[in-house]
Amino acid sequence: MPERVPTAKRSVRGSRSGRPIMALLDLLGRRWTLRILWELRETALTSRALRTACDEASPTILQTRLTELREAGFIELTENGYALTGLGKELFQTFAPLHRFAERWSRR
Amino acid sequence: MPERVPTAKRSVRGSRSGRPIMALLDLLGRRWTLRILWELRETALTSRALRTACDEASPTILQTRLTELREAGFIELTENGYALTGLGKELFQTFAPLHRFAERWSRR
DNA sequence: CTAGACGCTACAATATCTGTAGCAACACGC
DNA sequence: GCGTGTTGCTACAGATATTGTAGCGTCTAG
Repeated sequence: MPERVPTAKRSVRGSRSGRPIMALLDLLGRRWTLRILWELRETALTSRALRTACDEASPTILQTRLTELREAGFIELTENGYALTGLGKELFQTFAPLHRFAERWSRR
Repeated sequence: MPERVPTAKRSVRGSRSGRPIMALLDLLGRRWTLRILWELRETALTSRALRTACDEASPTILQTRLTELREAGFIELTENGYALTGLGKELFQTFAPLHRFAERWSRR
């Protein structure tokens, strides 16, 4: 597992600045991360359901992302499957407007 | 160049749904994409300056991302270098609150 | 014409991701 | 007990994406 999990405090792959925003952009910029947060936006999903929701993404990478997101404190494993934490919900809300933007984008 | 550029209308790598939000999440979830938009948030940058701003990211991938972002209509090449288009500015604003969130995240 | 910066590309080495298969643990009805 | 199904998660080889270094052709300024 050569990939480092970004933390708000530690410096990060592709950024020696250690600024929290860079750590966050790095984490969110990894494949499937945004998608996972998106799919969990309103309901908890089991790892298998999440896999289905994400167009059958490979379980290997999904698992990697889930671990990263857990360590970042954005999701947690509950009895109903994976769910956004309070922090995760906050994060989602900061880019929820993306949905409306995407619709406008598609009409340009 | 085996990588497909997501479009709002066409289906996308990792998503056969063709929903605009998926195309957008796919594009934004590629390495350096978020970072590039972030670095261009307030000022245009030449490709070399952008490279420096992005911790010396490889010119190959930077160029690939710049092309994708141009085709998506989020940035353009002006006489001052690369700059966000109107659409790009809109996009940036939808996740600008991320900055404040990252600060809070770092204090948890 | 030299020197520098520009946008951009080639290419091999490396890191990351995919796809398929399968594990151990637990719950269910029987 | 036994089989059947689900859970979260892992192994591993092959495909893809990214890195790092070098350098192209063009333009502008000295």
